[in-house]
Amino acid sequence: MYAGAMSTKPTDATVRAWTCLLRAHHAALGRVEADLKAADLPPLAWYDVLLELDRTGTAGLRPFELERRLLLPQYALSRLLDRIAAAGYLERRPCAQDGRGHLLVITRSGRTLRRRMWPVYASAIERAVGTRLTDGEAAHLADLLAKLFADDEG
Amino acid sequence: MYAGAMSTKPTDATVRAWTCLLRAHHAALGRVEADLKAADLPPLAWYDVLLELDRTGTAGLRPFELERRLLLPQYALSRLLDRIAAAGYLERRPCAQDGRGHLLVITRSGRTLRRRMWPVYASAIERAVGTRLTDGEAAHLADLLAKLFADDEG
DNA sequence: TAAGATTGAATCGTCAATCTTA
DNA sequence: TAAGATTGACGATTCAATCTTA
Repeated sequence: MYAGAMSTKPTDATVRAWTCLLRAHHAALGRVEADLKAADLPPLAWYDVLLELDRTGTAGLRPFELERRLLLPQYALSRLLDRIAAAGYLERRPCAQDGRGHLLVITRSGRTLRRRMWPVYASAIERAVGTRLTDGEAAHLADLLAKLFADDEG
Repeated sequence: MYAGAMSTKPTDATVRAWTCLLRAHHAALGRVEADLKAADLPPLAWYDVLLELDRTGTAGLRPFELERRLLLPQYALSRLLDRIAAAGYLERRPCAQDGRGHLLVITRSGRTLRRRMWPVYASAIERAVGTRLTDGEAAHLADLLAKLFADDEG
């Protein structure tokens, strides 16, 4: 007997919450990515990387630290960093404390890009979420959604 | 002045709902796909296709009808159908009414696969959502999420 | 001319294997 | 031996172009 067989069947409300989660995510993410693309900006994942590196500043960040913050597997992050670095928005520097790793540092043009992305991203979030919910509903939604990832440390 | 600039900035509650939506989707979908893979079953998208075809039965379904139900672009669906057909779970038949199109019909082994997937999928949904929310919370969550895709007909 | 559907080329994601240093 | 990180090979997704019939 394997673990999956031990749980009971989901209720109708549970299944409805699941399907609505898929559809809401599809709709909201689709709108946000479309707004970024319409403004000739790179996808969301680039913003997430640049934001973390911008916060860290010149000290730089190790890939494994970024990996934990962004919930990406190591190889996916490695390929994403390749593309962002090739576009000139970050640099990989050798790490003095640990010869295995590198330090990722945002470039000047990376900081510029991030600042250029934020207003487009912000108004996309507003269009996809803010205009559809009251503030109270948004807060309540966030609390309910948080229960679905509460035990994923981070 | 482009359209995006006309909306106001999102509130903190809106941004929190957005980030929780991304994280909850990542966590829940990851668990469900992992459970399917652990049981040596194909990904969720195959289930969605087989379910629609199983419901339609021997009459078959046109790709463009499936496309609307599954929220997939035409080319993505075409490639997905290639893979499912290559695995023997559906057949493409010429369409008498419209020579441009085909009718998709589920095979016997496709029906068997769908029935085999459901209990694994169901207990995965229960694990990812049902065990984390009361029934009332799940119903409320579904209602709030539905507001995010309310105007996407379908 | 437009709708239904597919395809070539390029991009992106994933798995397993690898490399280097701790 | 294990951790940090990358890479080759392969599979999946995307875009634009194409093909066929309405």
